[in-house]
Amino acid sequence: MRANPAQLSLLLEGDLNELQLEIINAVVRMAKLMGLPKSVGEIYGLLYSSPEALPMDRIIELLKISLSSASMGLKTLRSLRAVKVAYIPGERRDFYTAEESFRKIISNFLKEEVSPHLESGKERLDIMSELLADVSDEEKSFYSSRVDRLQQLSKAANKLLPLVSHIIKI
Amino acid sequence: MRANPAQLSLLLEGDLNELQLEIINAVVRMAKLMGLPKSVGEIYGLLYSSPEALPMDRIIELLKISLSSASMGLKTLRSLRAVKVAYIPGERRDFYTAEESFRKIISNFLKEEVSPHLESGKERLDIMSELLADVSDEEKSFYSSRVDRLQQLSKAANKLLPLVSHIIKI
DNA sequence: TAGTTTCTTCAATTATTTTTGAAGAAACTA
DNA sequence: TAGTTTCTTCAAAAATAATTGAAGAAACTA
Repeated sequence: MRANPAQLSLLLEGDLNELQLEIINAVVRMAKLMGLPKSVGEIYGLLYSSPEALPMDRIIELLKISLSSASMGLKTLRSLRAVKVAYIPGERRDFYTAEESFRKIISNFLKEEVSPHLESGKERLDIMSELLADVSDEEKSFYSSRVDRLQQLSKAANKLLPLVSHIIKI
Repeated sequence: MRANPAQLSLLLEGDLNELQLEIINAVVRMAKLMGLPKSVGEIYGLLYSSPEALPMDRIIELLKISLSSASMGLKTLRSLRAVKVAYIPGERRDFYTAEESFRKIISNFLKEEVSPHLESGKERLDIMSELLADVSDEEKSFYSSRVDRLQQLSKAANKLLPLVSHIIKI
């Protein structure tokens, strides 16, 4: 349902407009899909849907979240380089804008949140190869094929990661 | 650390061997990455690392999980077609084996767990396009470009899904 | 330097998800 | 048909993750 004119003028006084709410909602869902908390999605969504840079107290006000949520959420977003800090003369507060390149954000996410898992997976596969030596002859071929398949999966995952960034052209 | 001979003989009496434990561990991590509960990863990992089909009571015994966890975990795995039910003459219980094709499992997972999100995302993008009409002229170009980028991201995601299955050759 | 603003950190609360126990349904068996 | 085995379901308990409040650090300001 659309906002009527009376609601709209209210919204313009400082709250979020309907389109912003819709964008934030969409971003929250994507964040969830990536295993990120709702608050992180909300903050990025808000910044992404804001024409001007916002300080933390404004984020708190607009999203109705606590100061600590905002601070921790922004910390996560900074670590993913999903937000940029704007310089505003005569301002003490940090003002944030959204990094608009999804490709950058997602490739940072993959590098920092996914790759480490794949790396430790490779180490585990090496351990499995060693353990194959202890397996009895009649079971050897079964276990070898299992470990082999896991290794192929690991390689496929490693090929996939750069492709993901490559396919996102924005 | 490797099991010493005394431990090994114990393991052979009916417990899991070290290689199986390692495989289960690896699968549990992958499952987590896909947002699946630990028990689901454990059950698939056990079946994947078992040379013969296993009934539910054996799964419970080996993994030390409750009957209901096992039942629900197998339900999830069946819905992803990640397990197959073996027919064993004269057996009342269902015996399970792991679907060994990761490509099949992952493509089912994407179809059932990821695609619906992308579809509902498309609908939300349509709503955003409509809401653009309500935006004032000076803000129109900003919001248009934001919605446009989200649309491009949605398209990229839709291109990516089939690629994922394609790159996993096993 | 004392006070203010802005922000961070972390223990405690709250919310969410996973696992379990218990009740019972379905299918077989004596 | 009464009893047994096998399995499912779902409310309750346990575990895990997210959010908050409170304490205080850092950087500025009068």
